Amino acid sequence: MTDLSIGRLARLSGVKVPTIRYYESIGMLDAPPRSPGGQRRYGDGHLEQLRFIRHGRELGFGLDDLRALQDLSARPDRSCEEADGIARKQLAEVERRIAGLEAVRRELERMVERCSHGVVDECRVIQTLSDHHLCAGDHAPDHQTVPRDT
Amino acid sequence: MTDLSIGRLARLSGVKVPTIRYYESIGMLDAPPRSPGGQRRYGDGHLEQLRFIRHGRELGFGLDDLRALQDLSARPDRSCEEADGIARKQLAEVERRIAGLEAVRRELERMVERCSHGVVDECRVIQTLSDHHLCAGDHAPDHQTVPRDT
DNA sequence: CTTGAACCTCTAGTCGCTATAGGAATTAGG
DNA sequence: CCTAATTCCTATAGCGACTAGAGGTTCAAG
Repeated sequence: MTDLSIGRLARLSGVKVPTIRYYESIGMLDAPPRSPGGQRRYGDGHLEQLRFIRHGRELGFGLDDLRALQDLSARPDRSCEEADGIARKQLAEVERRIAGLEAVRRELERMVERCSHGVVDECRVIQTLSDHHLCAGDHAPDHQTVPRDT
Repeated sequence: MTDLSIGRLARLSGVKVPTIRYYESIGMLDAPPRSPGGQRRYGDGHLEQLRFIRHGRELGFGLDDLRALQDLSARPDRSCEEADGIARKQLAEVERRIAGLEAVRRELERMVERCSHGVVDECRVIQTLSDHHLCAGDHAPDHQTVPRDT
């Protein structure tokens, strides 16, 4: 019971103070006991829990998946099939996003390379946006949010 | 003046009806004239404008950047330096995100490969999330939203 | 005991949409 | 011409995962 304040927990975990409170509010992080004055007092378990969440977020897992993984890690005798499935799903998703972004990168490179550095009227950047036929291949990315890199 | 309904415009542009209205509401798309009954009637210019936006979104540009690029394309005699800069910034951003995702992919692969398919207690997936030291390298992605691929 | 940093709750905003409710207009078929 | 099906309208709220701000309270160092 190291009795950490929220600020110390934030520093130790790499998760910002408002985010910790947010996690508690949505039931991702166990609510800690409070000091006589009503301030949160965390123990080592909370720190572990928060590092788990943070690491998972860095790997792009959604909070729902992380909740499921948390629940699983609390039942160490169960088969890890489900955990494995969640991780594989995430890997597939990441691969999908990389592929989409690679296509986008190629297209942006083409645009930028061919820019004549003249006037807008002849600018490949603008032209390409206006006319999709100037594009080489397909590109149409995806949709997800992952944490900051502060 | 092809006098398109919003639904036809949606089909032709690949942008959903509510999204078109949303774009109008935030000033991304010019407000069209209305039918006697109050329904939107679009012309070819709107279709072009919408395709420009859609294409830009597919390439990951934010709406603010696209607004700037739209403004530039309306001034064809200006230098395309600014447009070029926006595109380069976007390219850099995309490259940054790919690099982050590659790191994440490697880590997820490691996790999944080493899963013993036994019980949770011995599961690499859960273990790795709990303990960052089991990770190979750095990973800590980014932050952005790109359209769906419906 | 004072001061200033850190804490508290609550609300609202971010981005780019998407969904729903409750109606009004349009269009195709008979 | 009439009806029914479809499309359209506005307005509001919700998504994920936070972030920012206001206005007030508690804690810890000196």
